[in-house]
Amino acid sequence: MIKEEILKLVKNIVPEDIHFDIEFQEDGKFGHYSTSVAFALAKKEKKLPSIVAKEIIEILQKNTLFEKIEIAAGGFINFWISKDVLRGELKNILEKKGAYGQNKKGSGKKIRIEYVSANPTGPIHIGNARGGPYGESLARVYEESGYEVLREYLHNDVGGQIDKLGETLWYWYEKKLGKDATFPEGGYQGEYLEEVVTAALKKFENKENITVARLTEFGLDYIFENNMGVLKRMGILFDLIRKESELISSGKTQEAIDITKKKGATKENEGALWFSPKDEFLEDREAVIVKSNGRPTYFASDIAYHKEKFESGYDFVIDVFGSNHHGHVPKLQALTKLFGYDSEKFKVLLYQFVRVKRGNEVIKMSKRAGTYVTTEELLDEVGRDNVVFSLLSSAPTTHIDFDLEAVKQKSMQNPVYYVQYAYVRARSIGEKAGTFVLDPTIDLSYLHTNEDLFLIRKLIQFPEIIDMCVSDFEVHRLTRYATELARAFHNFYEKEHVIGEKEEIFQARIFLIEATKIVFENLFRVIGINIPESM
RNA sequence: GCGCCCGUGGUGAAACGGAUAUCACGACGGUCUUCGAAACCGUUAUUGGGGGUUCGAAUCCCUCCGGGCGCACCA
Repeated sequence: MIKEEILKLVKNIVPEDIHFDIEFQEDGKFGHYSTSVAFALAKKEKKLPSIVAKEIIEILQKNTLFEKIEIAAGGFINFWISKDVLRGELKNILEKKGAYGQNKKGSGKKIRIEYVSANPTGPIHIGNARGGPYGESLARVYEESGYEVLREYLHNDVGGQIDKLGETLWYWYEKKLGKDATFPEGGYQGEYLEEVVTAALKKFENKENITVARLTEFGLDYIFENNMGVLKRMGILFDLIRKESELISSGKTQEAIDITKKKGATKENEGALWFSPKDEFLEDREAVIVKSNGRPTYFASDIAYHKEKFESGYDFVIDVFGSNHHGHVPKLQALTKLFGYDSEKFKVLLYQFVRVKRGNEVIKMSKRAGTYVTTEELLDEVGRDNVVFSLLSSAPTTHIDFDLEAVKQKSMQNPVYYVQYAYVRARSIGEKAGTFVLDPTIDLSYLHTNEDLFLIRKLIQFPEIIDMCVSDFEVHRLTRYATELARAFHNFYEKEHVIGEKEEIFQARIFLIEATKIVFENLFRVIGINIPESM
């Protein structure tokens, strides 16, 4: 990674407490990379930034990594990388192939990431679907960095919501048998649960002998399997499904309650047991863990679950939740204290719910009211790549308004096609070129035009992007980068030729084409979209 | 009422406190007798208002306005 090399070189010069970064420059006029380190250092040393920059440059100038270093705008340091270094990196891509972009920073470390964890009372809707591609690409990015990743999902299969699910299913069941039935208060609206009952009736032989419990169990499994199927369509597979019912039946929930109590983090009030830790995470916000009727709440199981996460020997624990859970976050953070886990190593990442519109009308995403747009519907309508790429295109804190009609209409203009088309174009050149041998000792100095060199610069940025995602979880950078890389390639394609050029240029360019294909393939894999052969 | 998040071209978004705010869509005007025109090249903004901190603010602080989401013996 060139960026990292520059960073190291500069770090050797400036004091440790100076914080700075090396920035990739899209537009070459401020160099290939730049830094504003001189401003920070100048402040500390009470000198002029331009003087400080000059001192830094004098030390770096001899380094063969650079072709040129300049001071600009009173203190920015702009680096131009030697062309041979850039070309050398290109060879690196061909050498590493599928492993290009990976690094070993997380080698030997383990991380567990929980995401989606949708309630099993209905299909996954677009509102919470965002957590899928987000959590998944985060997992992939960590894998690229050498971490061992556990993808986990909490199946909330007990509690009041499940009772309501059962009641609603029972209503449909009785109705289908021709009995008089009234829709349960607070039951789940919509036709979906009727479909579940239809499926249940197909399965059960003795239709008269069905109990609420059996129906509920069937419904839970049915909905869960369907949801897993939808996630799988988006390329998401979990390593661990933790069922809340198992946490309870194994005694882990009770054990967690006992320990919490013993540690003095509870209090009793009106017959219920409350979580009430005394630390900076929680001022006056408390939560019930055992109801006055003796039943543990969801939070009791969540304590057990997080205890398990914290004590499992993992180096990092990440939860990806919808922002509607943000009130829950301080309580979870308090658990790190309780179980002696480094709070720096536990991160709750929140994403804003996707709001859906039909024209000007906002569709409220409610399972209870049955008013939601399912992820499956969207996948059917516009396809996986489109859905994944779109959901991953904006920062998780952005409030996305999804206009369903517009999305359907615009699906063919989604940037994902722009990106995939670039890859297909590269591929097609490779195919047209027929058989050729890639010689690793090839002379790449024939790659010298602006388009050649910019494409190389963009390609070798890939490992840097991966590295950045790991450090700040901003995986939407990946789709952004994909669009930029595609543009670099399309520009190259318009202005330069491969086939028909004289042999030396052809050899060098076909090398560049192969490198482009490799980076796109690796990138698509990390984003979680298809690697198309043609379009 | 209290807390969390957001406000950037006509639209949807991007931008570790950095330089002339970046893309896509839409609109208008150009580019195919050579590797796929699903592409390329032009034109289209004083980052919701007002203060402050800083050499430098879309970004940090205060305040106002507008929007989303939480504040249960639900999960």
